[in-house]
Amino acid sequence: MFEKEFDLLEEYITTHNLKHSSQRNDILKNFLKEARHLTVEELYNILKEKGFNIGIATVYRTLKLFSEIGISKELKFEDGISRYESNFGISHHDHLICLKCGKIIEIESDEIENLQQKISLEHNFILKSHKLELYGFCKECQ
Amino acid sequence: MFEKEFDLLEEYITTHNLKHSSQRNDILKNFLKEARHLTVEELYNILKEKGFNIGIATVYRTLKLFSEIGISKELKFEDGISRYESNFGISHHDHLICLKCGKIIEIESDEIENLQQKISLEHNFILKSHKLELYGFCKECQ
DNA sequence: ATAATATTGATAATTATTATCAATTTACTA
DNA sequence: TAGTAAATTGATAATAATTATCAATATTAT
Repeated sequence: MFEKEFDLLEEYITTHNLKHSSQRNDILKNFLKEARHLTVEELYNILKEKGFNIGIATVYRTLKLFSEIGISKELKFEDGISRYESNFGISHHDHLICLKCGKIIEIESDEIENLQQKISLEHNFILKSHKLELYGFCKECQ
Repeated sequence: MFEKEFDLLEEYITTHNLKHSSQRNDILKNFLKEARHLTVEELYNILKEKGFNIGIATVYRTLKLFSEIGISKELKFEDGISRYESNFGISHHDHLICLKCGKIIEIESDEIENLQQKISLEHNFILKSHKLELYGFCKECQ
């Protein structure tokens, strides 16, 4: 399970002359198993409950590292707190965020991607990345 | 100059039983005169240079207040720092942000607005607000 | 096994922002 | 116009998420 992600980590460790650590492996496995859009603190608490004794600084460091590698992606919504979602093999998508229950719905739209490209071109802008967040109320919270 | 904004402030003061203050007036006038997308610190420094002795806490408070009134709008880009832009009479728009020089270009697109509505509907989502940021390199920085 | 170096984790530092509170200012009233 | 109640200010303390520091530990190559 999660061979691809562990392979990515392995490759990064090798090419950057890093060393292995059980903490990093435990964090990766549990990060991938858990829900998407986790904050550092949420993942830290999950690990603690499961009996892993990993410092929160290590969780911070490691999720940053995963994002550099491309295993995860860092998201920042309106509250300014970093959230991480598994990224490997996942195509680009945006987010609908419920203002009441906090639920996050992922959406994909080629139309939006194309429009953004078009607008960037119109402004002589080379588009590197973008962020689209729709805030409102989900079906259950209306 | 800026009568509409001062009227809005006046109305808010009256309806909320607040009191007038010269600091608030000075902040409003200078905020409207200056460039868009200012951080609190930037505006605070501008005021200081111009000889106004206004504490930074008051600038924080006042820009928050202006945003509540609708005079300004608070923006948060990737760096997480709050920026404020004049909002009164300005229609909704999104932002292109240069990753090199930090320049911010405002864009307006009905097509994007419509698409967002459509996507929200498809997910039984009642859209309240949204945020679209395009990050890349502007003409000068390519 | 040894040595070199990466990793960890406790905690200090940082940074933007908000809360606190005494002093001041505003605005109403007698 | 003076007195008073309440809002405002500004210096600074508190907060909160994140990053930096650094001694102790773990990993890897020789």
